[in-house]
Amino acid sequence: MIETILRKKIDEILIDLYGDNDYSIQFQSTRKEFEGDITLVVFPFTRFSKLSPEITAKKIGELLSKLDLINSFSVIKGFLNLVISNKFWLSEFSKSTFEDNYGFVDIDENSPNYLVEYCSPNTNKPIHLGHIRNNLLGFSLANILRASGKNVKKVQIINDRGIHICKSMLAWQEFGAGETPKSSGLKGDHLVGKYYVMFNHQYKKEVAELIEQGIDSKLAEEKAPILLKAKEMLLKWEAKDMEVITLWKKMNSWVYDGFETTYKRLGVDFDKNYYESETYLLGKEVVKNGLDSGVFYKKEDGSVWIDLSSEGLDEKIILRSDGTAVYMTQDIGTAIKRHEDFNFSHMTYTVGNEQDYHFKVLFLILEKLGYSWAKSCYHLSYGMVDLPSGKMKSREGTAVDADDIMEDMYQNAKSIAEELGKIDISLNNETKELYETVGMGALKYFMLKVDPKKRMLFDPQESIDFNGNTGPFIQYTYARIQSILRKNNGVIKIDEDSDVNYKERALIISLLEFPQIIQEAANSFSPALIANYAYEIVKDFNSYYQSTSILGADSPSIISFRVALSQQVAKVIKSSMSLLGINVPQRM
RNA sequence: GGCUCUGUAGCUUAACUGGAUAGAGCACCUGACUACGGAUCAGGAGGUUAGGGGUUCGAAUCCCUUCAGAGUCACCA
Repeated sequence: MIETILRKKIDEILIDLYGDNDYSIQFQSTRKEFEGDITLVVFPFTRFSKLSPEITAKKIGELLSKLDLINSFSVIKGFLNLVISNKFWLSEFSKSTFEDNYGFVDIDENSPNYLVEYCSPNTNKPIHLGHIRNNLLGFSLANILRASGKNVKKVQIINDRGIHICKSMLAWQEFGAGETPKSSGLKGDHLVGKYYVMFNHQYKKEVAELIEQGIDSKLAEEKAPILLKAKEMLLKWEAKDMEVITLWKKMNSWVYDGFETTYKRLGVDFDKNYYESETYLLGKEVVKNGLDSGVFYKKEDGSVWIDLSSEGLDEKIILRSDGTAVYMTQDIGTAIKRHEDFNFSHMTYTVGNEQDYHFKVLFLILEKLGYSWAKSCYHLSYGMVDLPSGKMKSREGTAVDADDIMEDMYQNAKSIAEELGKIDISLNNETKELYETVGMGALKYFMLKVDPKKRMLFDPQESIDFNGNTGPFIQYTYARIQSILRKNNGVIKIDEDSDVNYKERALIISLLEFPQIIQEAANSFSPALIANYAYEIVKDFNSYYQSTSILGADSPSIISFRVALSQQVAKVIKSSMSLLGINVPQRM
């Protein structure tokens, strides 16, 4: 690539001029308002040259311009703007972008193993809006890591046990009258979620009644009959009571069926599922070892703790006084199990930022226990998804359901297309698929273009808007290029001496950046970089398209070049979108 | 209260990790269609990067401080 070539050359020049030093050579793409393709930042060298930035830059520029690939240079303050020859760009363009899987690094058995955890739902309620962000981030990150040359496995941990699961089970038992997904026509996870909400209504009612009888509110919250029953059920579950286990299995299977449907529509999948019911005991043994080695300590009541105050954190419980596992115990066990299973060199947890503290502690504990790979665990933390209507609470059943959101997006895509009279008659029965592609594209792009760290606002009304920095805008550009390619009947080939205008140069340069963008996105665990890259190149292409006739160009060789350029732009759009888990339509 | 994260145009956001005059989109205003697909393009207006101080050739970015919002500090997960 151009940067590596230049870097080497500039290093030689600097050593020649100012002696052997470790120079920090930094490039940036030249700003639009100046002439040039790539810019060298000269300020860092002035402490060696003892000259003004301008003079230093000029000196380096003069030496560099002896190279064939440099056409000319200009100096503005401490910035050395270099104009690269057309020939170089064209040859790079025709050489690399036509490769299969352009920008993607091949994987073999020596590629490092990366594990990505995402989603990790509870089995007492459906997947909601927050999970959508989680799923999209995790799935997309896995794609990006794979494209950057890592051997990636996708996993989730399913929280299938605990008091919250018993709550929906109990409510179903009490009020369900044998209702099933089949008999009710409800999706399994929705059915179970309904009873979870029902439990909380009943619980609140009972608490209110107790308070009315003159019982202290705190006590009432503890003594509500239905809660006591749920606790009893949990004990039975842990004692492997047949009846409870059977019910548990039955209701979980409903939920899994429901999840499967949702995952499918979202377009995500997993290589391996871990179940909390299977892993929650795993950490206990580790705790024993940790006690022996003095990492943990035991309190008088028998509970086990770790003291992290020297790290600026608190004391944290590892095991309850009754010997049962807590969240942390289970996560320690799961992490170790995963390392045994996959021998990963890196593991990413895609989990909301309300658990920042938990993961800080988890990684620290693993490190203290002597697991060297703890250092390569990473918490991909993301902010909450807000709605214009306010906060969602799943206990009260006000959570925005993932299935509903997806259906809304489909309907939005449909109504917009109909409104615009955009229904292509040739599509016929493919229109449904198209609405799905566009609706899901809008949703996914909207969620992934934002920096994960940031809390975001998802406005379903606003997402109807298909203008601007959106998925459909990108999809439209892709479809339009496909139309050109269908109409073109000439051969696609590139003459390296042909003339290119500045918009074409810009597109070629952007295309050549693609492999590097993938690496950057992988290194910073950020799908947003891919999204923004795709948008930039689409914007540039639309501007080019508007100003330049492609199929109507003067000569066959120019047509050929322009079609080739369009084709490669389309290819990179498609690749970028696929990294985000978004499909692109041939027509729309 | 301790710790962590966030704060950029009315709104949604970007900034190559310390680089040039802080880029875009929506909304608003002005233009461009007998079209290689107008779900487009060209342009205008809109900013004390929450406030203040510091570090240096140079700060949205690093440090200190104040303010605002969120999260967390559970024998819940």
